[in-house]
Amino acid sequence: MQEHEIIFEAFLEKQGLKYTKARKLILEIVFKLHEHFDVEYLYDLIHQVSKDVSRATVYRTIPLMVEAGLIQRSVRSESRDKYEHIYGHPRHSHWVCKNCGLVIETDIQDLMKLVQSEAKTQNFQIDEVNLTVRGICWKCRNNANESQ
Amino acid sequence: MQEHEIIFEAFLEKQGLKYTKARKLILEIVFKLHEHFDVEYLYDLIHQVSKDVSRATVYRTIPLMVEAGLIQRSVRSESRDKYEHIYGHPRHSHWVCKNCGLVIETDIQDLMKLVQSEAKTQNFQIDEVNLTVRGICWKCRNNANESQ
DNA sequence: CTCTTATTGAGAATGAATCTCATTTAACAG
DNA sequence: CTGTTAAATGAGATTCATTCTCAATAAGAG
Ligand SMILES: [Mn+2]
Ligand SMILES: [Mn+2]
Ligand SMILES: [Zn+2]
Ligand SMILES: [Zn+2]
Repeated sequence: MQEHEIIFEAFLEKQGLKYTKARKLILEIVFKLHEHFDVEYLYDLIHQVSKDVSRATVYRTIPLMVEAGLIQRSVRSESRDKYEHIYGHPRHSHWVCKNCGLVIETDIQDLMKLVQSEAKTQNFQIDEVNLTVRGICWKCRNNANESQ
Repeated sequence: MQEHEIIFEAFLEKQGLKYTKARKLILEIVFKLHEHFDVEYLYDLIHQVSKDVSRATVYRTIPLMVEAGLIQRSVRSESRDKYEHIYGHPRHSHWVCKNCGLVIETDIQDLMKLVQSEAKTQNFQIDEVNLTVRGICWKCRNNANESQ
């Protein structure tokens, strides 16, 4: 049994919830992914494996995985919420290109120090840190320059 | 004529768009506000002053003000997008309490230095920086402790 | 004024996310 | 096993913020 399964099962147990077939499968597929994903994309993947899991159950399972600390809401794009692993993945920032949609990720070790010291002075319990920068990536900047 | 009007009018001009009655009124009401606002809230305020501005026009004017650098999308809450001034307001982070909904804002001077140096190495043009921290505020933490 | 193009209001359409409810399943005690 | 109880589920309806359509109007240049 993999780490994330142990964590999820323990979480469910503690909440008096059941580690069902559907939840097992959803978790499994989520942890095979290594990109940002939205619910529709996830549902399609799951549906390829089993027709027995409904969209509603996928939607219902996501907040459970979030609460369990396994995934988090990431960049929202094309009007859909997107998610990504946090368990086993270093915290990072997102740099979104408004022009081509590219998403770059960078480490936020240094940032976290600032955030944590601020949290201390405010006595704020941090659950989730989200740094998103929007603008134009180097490629699109170059293209823009060339075409002048 | 106020700064933000000058900026908006110049922006529209440059885009070949017109500084109409409706846009004037929307801008005016937006800059009387000094809180985070969503479209519905803004529309209600506008509607009190004039019945002649439709919801559609409010929705259409917001991205124009964003593009003009006057406002930006802020924290999303209760499923609605929220906005806030950026013109004349220092950049700041948002600390959202998951329990009571409180939003605290803090300065991000130090953070911006990090972000800007990262942008330099990536050759990324920054349009918008969003730092949001979610968790539990000091008040809710105290309440939780007391009730044990 | 006349023309051209942008703008507008009203309401329809879209679509992600949530909800409802009848049915099924998990878990557990006997 | 069997019966009991509460949680979970699928299918589809519903919600509701946002976007779109389109006919009518306004702005602005000449
Ligand atoms: Mn990421
Ligand atoms: Mn703010
Ligand atoms: Zn790009
Ligand atoms: Zn709070």
